Amino acid sequence: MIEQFKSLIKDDVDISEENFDKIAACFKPEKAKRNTILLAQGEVCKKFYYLHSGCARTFYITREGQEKTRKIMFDNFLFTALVSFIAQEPHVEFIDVLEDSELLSMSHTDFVRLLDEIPEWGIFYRKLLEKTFIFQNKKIEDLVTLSAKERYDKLMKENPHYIQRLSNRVISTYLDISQETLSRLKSK
Amino acid sequence: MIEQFKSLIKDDVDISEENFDKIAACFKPEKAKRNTILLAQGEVCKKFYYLHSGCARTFYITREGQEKTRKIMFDNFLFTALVSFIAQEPHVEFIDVLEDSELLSMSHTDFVRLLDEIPEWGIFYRKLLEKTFIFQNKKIEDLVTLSAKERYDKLMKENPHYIQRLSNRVISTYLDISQETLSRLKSK
DNA sequence: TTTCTTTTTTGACTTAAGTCAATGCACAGG
DNA sequence: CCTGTGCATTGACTTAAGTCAAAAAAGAAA
Repeated sequence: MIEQFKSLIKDDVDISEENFDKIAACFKPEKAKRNTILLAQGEVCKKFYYLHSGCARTFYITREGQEKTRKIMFDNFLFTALVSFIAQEPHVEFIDVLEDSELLSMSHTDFVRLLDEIPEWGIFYRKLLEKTFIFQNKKIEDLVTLSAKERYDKLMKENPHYIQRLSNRVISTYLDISQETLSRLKSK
Repeated sequence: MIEQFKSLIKDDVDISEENFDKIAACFKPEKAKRNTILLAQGEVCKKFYYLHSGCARTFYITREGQEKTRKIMFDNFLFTALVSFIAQEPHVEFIDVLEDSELLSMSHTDFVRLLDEIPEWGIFYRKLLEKTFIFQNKKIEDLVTLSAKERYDKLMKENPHYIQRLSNRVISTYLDISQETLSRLKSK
């Protein structure tokens, strides 16, 4: 598990074994069952996660009670509820687990301490933020330029595993399409 | 001009005069007239800008020929066409100037050199990325949860200067509302 | 297995917002 | 001071996608 995590880090930054070990030491293993909530709306997100295997997502619920999924994470991925994590304040976002998952988690305290102590960790985080920005930018572009059908087709083409592994309902909240419309689109 | 820029930096990081001067030395003054294009679609963005006074925006044009404004910048603000700037590859985004403006600009080469040489610059950039993330997150939330009217009202309430300083047309591309619909909303 | 809950599908209807088109307005450049 | 190009408004019509409701199917639990 830690080996896979190491290569994720080393893809982005050049880091000594010693410093990597310091980072790894801050992560504690966690298991979470399908449908568990890791972070509820209004709580402060105090953890930074590495998802080793399984599947999780961040989402929020609108005033009208609709779920909107911001991001879906699969195996070998780093994530947190970033808005709340950055400010250490409550935010609207939930995190829940969609498949039985194995995780590593680091406390916010350790996270900021590592930023001070290990420059490579800061660089790694910076690159992660850059990637996240690019991802979000694409998401906005898609919302604004594509029709519901086009968004679905694009997901189907670029990330078919989303459609294989997730329920229709979760996909519809991710693409910002109603469940009924998605169901109709699929049969076209 | 440089003083105002300095306080923008110092709000986020603790930095020595010496190091600040190294950063400031990389910025070259530039003037740009209203309606100038700083970066055209498909070009690589090689500059990181400080907008001292005036107004600029980043936007792109869809296949159907519609303008979509990603971000509007006013006085005392740092910006670039981030997707292209990060990867140093062409991207769909334009930058144009909406009011006669005074800018400082730094080359991408200097930008990455400063990241290596001055850790505070890295920290500053990281915090900028965090803020950008939060901004984008709000933008997605608004697109997905609010009606056209609600988005307009929110802008009116939270950033009335947008409405005062910008044309109807630019605001409509920013809020992702057609010009006609925006015109109708205003008279309600 | 049977039962219960959660998804998915299908149908009928509504609606927010877009498109197309025409007119009026305003200000930037000669 | 004109005058044209782009900007704003208004009207008539269209449409993509949502809502509500009910039935069918699929998982989960017992």
